[in-house]
Amino acid sequence: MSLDNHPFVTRLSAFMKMDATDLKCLEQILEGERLVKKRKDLIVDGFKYRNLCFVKDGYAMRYKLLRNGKRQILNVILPGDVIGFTVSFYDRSTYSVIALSDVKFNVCLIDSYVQLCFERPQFGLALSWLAIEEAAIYAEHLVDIGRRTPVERLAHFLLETHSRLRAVGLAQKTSFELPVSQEVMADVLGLSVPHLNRVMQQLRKEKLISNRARLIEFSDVPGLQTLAHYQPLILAAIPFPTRKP
Amino acid sequence: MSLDNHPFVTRLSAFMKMDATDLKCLEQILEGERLVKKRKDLIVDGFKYRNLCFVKDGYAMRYKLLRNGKRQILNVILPGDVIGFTVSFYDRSTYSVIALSDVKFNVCLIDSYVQLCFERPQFGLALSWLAIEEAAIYAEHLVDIGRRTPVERLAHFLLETHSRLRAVGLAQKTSFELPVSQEVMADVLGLSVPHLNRVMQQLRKEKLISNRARLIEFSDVPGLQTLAHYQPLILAAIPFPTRKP
DNA sequence: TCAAATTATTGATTTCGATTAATAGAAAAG
DNA sequence: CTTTTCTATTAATCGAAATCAATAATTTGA
Repeated sequence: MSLDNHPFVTRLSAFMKMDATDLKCLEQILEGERLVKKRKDLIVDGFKYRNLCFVKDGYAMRYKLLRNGKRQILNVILPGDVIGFTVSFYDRSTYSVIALSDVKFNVCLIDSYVQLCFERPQFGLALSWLAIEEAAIYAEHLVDIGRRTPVERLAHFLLETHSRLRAVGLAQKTSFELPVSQEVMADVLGLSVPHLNRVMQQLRKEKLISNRARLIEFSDVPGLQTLAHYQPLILAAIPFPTRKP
Repeated sequence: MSLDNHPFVTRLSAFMKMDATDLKCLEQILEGERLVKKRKDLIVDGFKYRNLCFVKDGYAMRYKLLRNGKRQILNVILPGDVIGFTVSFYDRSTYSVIALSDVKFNVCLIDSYVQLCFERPQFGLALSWLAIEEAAIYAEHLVDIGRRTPVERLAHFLLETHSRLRAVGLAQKTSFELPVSQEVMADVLGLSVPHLNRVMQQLRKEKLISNRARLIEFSDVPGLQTLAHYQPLILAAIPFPTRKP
């Protein structure tokens, strides 16, 4: 199996230089490509999982369903994302993951990955980085839902999604294909669907975005960023020691 | 400098066995103890930091202030927690950290820690675990604020805080000293102070908790857990390869 | 030990966004 | 191609929690 053009590699390269050996080692622990169809589960709340899924193509979401029927979407999963590391470190999953479109991904056992970390410690740091980025995104999301107004939230979500898609080459400079329905966005942002719809109209009316169908075009990026209190995440240079033989 | 009885070691031991050499290596990269007084900043939004702080004693919080004067508290930092790994991987901090009481901690440079990961790869996995746990806590917090009712939120916060304190030996079986004021709790849970106060009274009225001053006593743990949809996080056993010479 | 500051509690009013419901439009499936 | 199912949009009502405003209780520290 080959990792050429895999969005995960694109994404990870921003964090660390990967040489041919790194790539080969990673390839060796990966199984062939798997496919999960739209609306099928990848992970079910309460069950055990012990592998990492490197998303190659398609969209999914992490969510949690409460007894009262409400759900909170934790985040939208895009190509280049990794599913399963949280679950793998705990006994059971505390949330579910469902495919929003057909999703292609490569799987490896967590045990193999841990083994790899001992052979090539940079992969341990890579995993840390993935988890840290996830935590950072959750933290912003928390601020969104807790204290930002609905318009601010939506603006923030659009900017962040654009930036994440951009990191794997799936967005243009000021436009992108929105990977989700308004129902999903509402549950990401903790709003009702009708209200989300109104807020969307508000952004259009204020000439900050325009959209036909799911193509979003930013008409005023600085305006949007100010409204959303958006601070892009910029990676620091981590000083990797010189490689051992 | 010695790590005996350091709550971080207590906490990390639940994730991985640490032998004498592990401890010694960690001690070697740590500076002596530092102290930050109550209400002083540990990290300021927008600035650079390149070290890890292992909290030995005292409480702090991560928070973000918005232009409109509102703040969202991301989480409360307890003894045994590590501050600064998110910041260290990014160019600048996207949130602030302030001491809620006098805080004692040990510092090491992120560069030294990265170096350590290359010598002893288990420390890379330990960092992954810290970040994964932080992400998992944020995820639950997100569900709290997004979709749980105020009573459920408060119940969840109390259970989680108790469990975290318990992990470092700072709580009794069904009671603990609440490390924060109602104002802080309100900003953790995205509520107003008066409303939080009412919700607190509701928990007392329903005989789920009792409290004098800041001593919380759980009167009905199963009841609280059900109300909060609380699922404790249980660590999986990670299969560390046999140690190299 | 007492004044100042912080924290907790209570009440009255108002507002934002949920809820419910209905319709229009688009996309998928047979 | 057409039926069915999703998705987006609009409107009217209602309720939960914010806001504003005081006051009581507790800590802190001078």
